[in-house]
Amino acid sequence: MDVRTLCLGALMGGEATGYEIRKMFDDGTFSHFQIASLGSIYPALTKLTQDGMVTFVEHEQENKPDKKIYQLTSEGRRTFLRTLLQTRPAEDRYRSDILFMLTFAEEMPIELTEALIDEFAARHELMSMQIDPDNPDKPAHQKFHGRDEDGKPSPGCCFVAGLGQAMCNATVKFIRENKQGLLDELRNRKANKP
Amino acid sequence: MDVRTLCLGALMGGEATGYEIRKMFDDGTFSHFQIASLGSIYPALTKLTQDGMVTFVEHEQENKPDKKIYQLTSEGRRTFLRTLLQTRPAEDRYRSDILFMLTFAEEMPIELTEALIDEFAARHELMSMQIDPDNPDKPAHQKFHGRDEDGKPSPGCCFVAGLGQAMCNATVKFIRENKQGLLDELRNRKANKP
DNA sequence: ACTATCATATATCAATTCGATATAGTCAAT
DNA sequence: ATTGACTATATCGAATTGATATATGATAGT
Repeated sequence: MDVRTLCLGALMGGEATGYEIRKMFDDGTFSHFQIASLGSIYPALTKLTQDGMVTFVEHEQENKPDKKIYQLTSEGRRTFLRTLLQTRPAEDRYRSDILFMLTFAEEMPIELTEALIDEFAARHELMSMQIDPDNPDKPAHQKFHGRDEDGKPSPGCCFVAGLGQAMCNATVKFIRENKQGLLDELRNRKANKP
Repeated sequence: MDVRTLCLGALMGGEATGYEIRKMFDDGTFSHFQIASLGSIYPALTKLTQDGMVTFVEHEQENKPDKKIYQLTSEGRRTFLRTLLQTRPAEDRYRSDILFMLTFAEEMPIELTEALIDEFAARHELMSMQIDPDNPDKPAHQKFHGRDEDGKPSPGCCFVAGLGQAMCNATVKFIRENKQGLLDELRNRKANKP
């Protein structure tokens, strides 16, 4: 899925600026399973405007930079829904430097191994909290998407959020249960083979 | 982590061709947490050769294309280990078209929603089996990496593999427990609001 | 018997995307 | 005072993907 399609999807939840769309992918609704950088979002919005998929209104703000508030056109909405029906989803891709590095735990000082594991766990604990769509502590920009008139998140969003939390929690649990065993084994090997 | 570093890491487990390195990221040891395509691996190996990090021997094969078998130089090995110590790992990035699409479940036919969920579960079940480093059914190219003299996978590899399996299993479990609930709710909503 | 398709193997390249940087103002903190 | 963080848009070089080309053998379907 290209960034243009991701932007259309982001705007399905209502109007937003390019900056706010980035936040949805960085902090917000989509953050645990999609990525899009500013360097791709702004050109995508320009292209979508040219193609009549979105329109924008320019808002001058006092003491702040101007805003361009983007909105789906009916054609943009139709195009996105058609894409949903026709797209064969690409394979999931998960990329983790930490796990790659941990693969070489035997070649590293044990303190580094432990630090990497702790960081991995901490990141997933944080993410698990961030994902919760009903978490009241979250800033507004994390709440853009997929809510109905009552402000409740859509069933699809809840399902995906729950799935993300389950994955994070499983990660944290596995580390809690297996970290010490790994460190002990690494220490043993170092003692026996110097 | 750039593809050059990933290639050095792949060659830590022994000599390999570019094609075999791709398989490690596609099918093999690294497949569930790193990605590298042929279009980036071959140029990376060329660059690494120029920089003295790897060397290769050309093998002519009867009735098959020639092979270039790459091997780490001692400088390549040193460089990789230094990189391990000095690199701040980037944030993990997970990208899933299916989860993005499922976010819009309310806008799709229920059959599509169910098909997407089933595919997601099937992919994760498959991956969970593929990850197992002791699975005897796996083809040779999935066994390249991180084994000691006895052929046992390294502790780091086992830990990372176990973590990957835990994530996959949690995903499958969540779907088993929550899929029907989502479909029921979607059907209810469709019945009430046409 | 014919025809796909897949697997091995390397290589190239256009299109996409990332990541860093530039600009610019507000606000809070040290 | 000045450093860093947040809002906001925009651009661009560098890295990477994904598709394609080339060559051959094996396997499987019709």
